[in-house]
Amino acid sequence: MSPKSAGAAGGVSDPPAGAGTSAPPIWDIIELLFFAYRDFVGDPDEVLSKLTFGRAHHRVLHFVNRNPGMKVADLLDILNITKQSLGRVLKQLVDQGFVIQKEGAQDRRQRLLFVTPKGEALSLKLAQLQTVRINRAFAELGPGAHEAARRFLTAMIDSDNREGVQRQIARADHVKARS
Amino acid sequence: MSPKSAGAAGGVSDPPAGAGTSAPPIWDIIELLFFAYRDFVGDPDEVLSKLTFGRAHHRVLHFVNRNPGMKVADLLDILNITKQSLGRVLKQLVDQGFVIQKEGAQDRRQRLLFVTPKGEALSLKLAQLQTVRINRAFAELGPGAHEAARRFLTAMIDSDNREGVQRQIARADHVKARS
DNA sequence: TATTTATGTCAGCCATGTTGACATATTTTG
DNA sequence: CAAAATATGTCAACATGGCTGACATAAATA
Repeated sequence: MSPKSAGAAGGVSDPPAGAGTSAPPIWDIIELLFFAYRDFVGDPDEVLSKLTFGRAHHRVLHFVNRNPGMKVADLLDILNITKQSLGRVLKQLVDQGFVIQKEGAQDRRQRLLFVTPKGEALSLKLAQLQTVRINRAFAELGPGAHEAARRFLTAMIDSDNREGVQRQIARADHVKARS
Repeated sequence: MSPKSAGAAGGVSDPPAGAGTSAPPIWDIIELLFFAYRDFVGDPDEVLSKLTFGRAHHRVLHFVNRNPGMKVADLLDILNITKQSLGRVLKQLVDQGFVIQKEGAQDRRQRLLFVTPKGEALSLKLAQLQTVRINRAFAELGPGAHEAARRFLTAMIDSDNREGVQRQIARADHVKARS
């Protein structure tokens, strides 16, 4: 796990011992992630801009669609932004009929979030644009590509968040599958 | 934009090209990409914020470091932003001694971009943060993980850009390996 | 009853993207 | 050579979506 090639035969380019030895940068993955993510979010961006929406709206709509009835606080945790930032885009989505808020049944302070049919349709449309790209990639790569991608991306997530993310994905799949 | 890929890559279960059928969204990859990319850029963000720099500075510094002597126009193409946006962050990087501009030898209108030693050090530091994450993932996934990730990410890039990206990565590797 | 919690809102700031217009130096072309 | 095209820079104005801080309200909880 920690291949410290320290001490051995002092090569010309040994880093200073105290500074902690570093593996050489993995430039190809760093750059491929940049370009892949850029294209990946680029498809939805085009559709969204026609509605005068941005990526922020997309993220909110996506997670509300995937987690019907979620609390505002949960959404803030996932998006990792402030309630003021969320409030701005959420208000627009509500005003334009993509999302609705319902008072919590047990805790009436909560405003549980749901997509409207209109909101679900938009969320689905955007997800399908991205799915076209993903499926194109999987088709090129052959069988096992989906599993390999899932494992790679999961391993790239902070280990603290990983379980939560996996649980969230599993739960959302369950909910959508029943609907 | 009309990227109707009519079975170019031999996908067995391609849906009909017409408007009707769509493959179900691949929710897990969509969400894993979101979280993986978020954590991936999160590490550098922390370091950058202490220098009152942002992601925009990171991108500029990264590509200049990887492509010493590149033209401003080339950088604009890669980043896909306007020269005004670039100008702002580039000026800060130049003023603070991370990047220098040299008049082109053949074409004296050009301002070729280079990182200073200070700039290279910062670029390397940021890349190493990301490399730690990537190597941790590869270590978890076992042999072949690097190749699999490279293939997946490459396949996710717009096919028009793919060659250019690969050429750029190869060229930059060559340059850095010689330095 | 007092406090904490869930949410919303106002006001303002910052970073980074945009468009449009224009300036300057240099190269290329007719 | 004069004219046009090119590479770059700059000024001004604006939009989006982050942020902080302060404060308000309703409902749950101690």
